[in-house]
Amino acid sequence: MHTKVAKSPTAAECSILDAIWQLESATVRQVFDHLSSQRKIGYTTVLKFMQIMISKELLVRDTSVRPQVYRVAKPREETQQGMLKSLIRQVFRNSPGELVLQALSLQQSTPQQIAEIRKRLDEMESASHR
Amino acid sequence: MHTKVAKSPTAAECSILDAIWQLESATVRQVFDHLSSQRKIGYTTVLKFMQIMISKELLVRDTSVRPQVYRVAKPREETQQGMLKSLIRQVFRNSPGELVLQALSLQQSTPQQIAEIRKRLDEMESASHR
DNA sequence: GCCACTGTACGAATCTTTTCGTAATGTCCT
DNA sequence: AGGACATTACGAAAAGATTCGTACAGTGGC
Repeated sequence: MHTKVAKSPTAAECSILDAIWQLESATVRQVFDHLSSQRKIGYTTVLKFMQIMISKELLVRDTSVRPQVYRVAKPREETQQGMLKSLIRQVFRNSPGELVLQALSLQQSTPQQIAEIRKRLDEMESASHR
Repeated sequence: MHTKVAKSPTAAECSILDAIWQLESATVRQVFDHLSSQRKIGYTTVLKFMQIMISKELLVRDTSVRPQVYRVAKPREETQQGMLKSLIRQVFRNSPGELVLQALSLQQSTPQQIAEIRKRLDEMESASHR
């Protein structure tokens, strides 16, 4: 009795999640405007995706206001980590460390992020020592 | 003229890549045996995928031997990094550092890998200092 | 209350991915 | 050479993702 292995959202769904992550909460029109600035897409296409995502429980909405306001059903980090888990299982032999090393070799992290990564590593090690 | 942004392989294609990554090179039957141990799947299904992957240039094969021997068209790391780039663009606001931090919070890396990650961070910093 | 306009629901077309049956071809043993 | 068995090609069904047209419903101004 568990929600088997969560499947990652599709590409279109990701683009909508990304929009709502930025807007915190959003109407269909807001998401449409956001996506329109990136690529050609129809208003009802966006609406349809968002309705599908309601049925998949990726989004929730408030139907008591007009226009309806949508929010993500799970926190961003949880979704991101779910997708990472999928990817790690699928193509990184179940080794998060492998993925991290490959990601680092993309060479695009800022010094701040590098510092933060170090800090995280320290925390992980001190946690495992006790 | 170039192959715009490379699309990531599908889930089924990933499972085949994973098999061939482990086997170095493989016949359809070897890949079939490998995948069969993980889930129910038909022999010709695997064959069909591998043929499709030939046409997508994800795989290459030697048709002069029998049975034909398949290999990946690109090194594993390149494919992995391509997929990471997609994911980073799609759901990590184009920030590899964000992805790394999320991956680290999955808490499953070995001490060896943590050490290696540190080493990689050092290399990155010393490279940027000159 | 009516009309124009915005928003929502629905259904269907199209495209991609996944799956496999069937037919054709090749290999090897006797 | 013939037949059994393995391998490969082909085609098409089924399932899923993407896209949008059209029709229906709600809202605000006059």
